[in-house]
Amino acid sequence: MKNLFENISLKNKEKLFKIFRASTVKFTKGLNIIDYMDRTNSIGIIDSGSIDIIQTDYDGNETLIDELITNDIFGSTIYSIVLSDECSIVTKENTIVTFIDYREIENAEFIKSDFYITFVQNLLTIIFEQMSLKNKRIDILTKKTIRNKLLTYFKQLSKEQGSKSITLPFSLSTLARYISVDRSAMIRELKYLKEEGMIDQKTKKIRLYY
Amino acid sequence: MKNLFENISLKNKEKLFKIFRASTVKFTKGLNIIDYMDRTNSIGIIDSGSIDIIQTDYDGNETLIDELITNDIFGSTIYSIVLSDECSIVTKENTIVTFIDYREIENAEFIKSDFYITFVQNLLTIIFEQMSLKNKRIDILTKKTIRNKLLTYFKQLSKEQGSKSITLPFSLSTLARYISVDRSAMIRELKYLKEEGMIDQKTKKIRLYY
DNA sequence: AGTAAAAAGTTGCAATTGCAACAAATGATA
DNA sequence: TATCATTTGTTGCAATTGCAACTTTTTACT
Repeated sequence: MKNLFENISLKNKEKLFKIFRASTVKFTKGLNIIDYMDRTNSIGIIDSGSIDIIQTDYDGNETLIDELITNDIFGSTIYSIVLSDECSIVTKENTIVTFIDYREIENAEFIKSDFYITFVQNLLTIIFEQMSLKNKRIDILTKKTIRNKLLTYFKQLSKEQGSKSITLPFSLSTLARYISVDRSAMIRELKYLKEEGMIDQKTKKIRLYY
Repeated sequence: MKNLFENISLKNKEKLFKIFRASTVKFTKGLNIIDYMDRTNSIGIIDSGSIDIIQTDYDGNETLIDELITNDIFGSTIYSIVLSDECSIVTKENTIVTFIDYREIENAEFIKSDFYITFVQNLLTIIFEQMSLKNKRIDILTKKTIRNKLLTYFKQLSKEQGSKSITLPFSLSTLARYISVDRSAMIRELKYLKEEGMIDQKTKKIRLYY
């Protein structure tokens, strides 16, 4: 995963910070950082730590919209409508975030300097990666049964990890939230898949037989 | 919706076409254009027309992964795993697509010319918009009932159109595919919502009472 | 205007799922 | 190592959903 300031010297990084009115903020665990953000024009880059984007609807149901980790970016430009009042951005551990003012990306003054161009290209690369992640998740979410959601996810992981023996990058509970199904129903479905000999599974270790 | 070549003269557009080894291709309706693409390094921009990205899994089920219209961009960089063998990219009408070679984005030769910078900024803007669209769809897909999926979608539209009276941008059949539920079950749920006085609906015209 | 194709709408029924309420196992921490 | 918290796993049951097989309505085209 590329870093936003890859191939940029510390000196030029500082210049970019000035251009984009950037600030780096440390948050403790369990904070809703939405109040710290300029809702309209800033994007945040996670330097370290992790964040949940959670939506709470009228009947109090909480939906995990996104889980972000180091180098992920977020912000109203990207989440637009989603990042509305009912939304909270909660740190899952101590987390460091850099905020930049997106409007300055069209700032004319530094536009031809090497470090600026490198920066924009880094940003582009990161966004492409993010897009790819979103598409993979949509690929899963559009499947109509828990079984097909799981199989689709396992196939993705298998391709990424280059093996039929895969390791989940997070807990089963988190997986259930990621594919947006009831956790107990998901574990039941895993049981069926095991019984049918489609997979072997013990907590995070899964072997595919199909 | 911003155009990829916004604020770029025809002359410079031609230069960009050379840099990115771009080609503009006209497709007739109902074609699977995946064979026309360099799968690894090109991205396509729809100049006019529309496209479905459809995945067919082992049991022959077709899933609508994405529906693209004018100015949308697509490509393996963005869809990665999704754009695999089981995937087809089908034109829904006569469609014109411009393909560019993504690798050339790091081409050093023209990197400091104004039109190149404008181009990269335009690309960035378009990708941000696409990201926003993806996030909105994920927001819907993560809801667990058809009812909540519909209400979430209506809320998004209402915000966009700035009114409680909204017009669907596509048919109910397409909506069902977009929110990835069975069409008849969706129409049944619409009926319930009408009976409970939550909405008025007649084909594409919907009024929200909540 | 006539016809073919697409979209909208209906309904019964079986399968899938979410929910609730547990128990057991694992992990973290003082 | 005792204790608390988190995660995993189980099951019954009601609610939701998908599927199939229709009819009716709307739209597109010659």
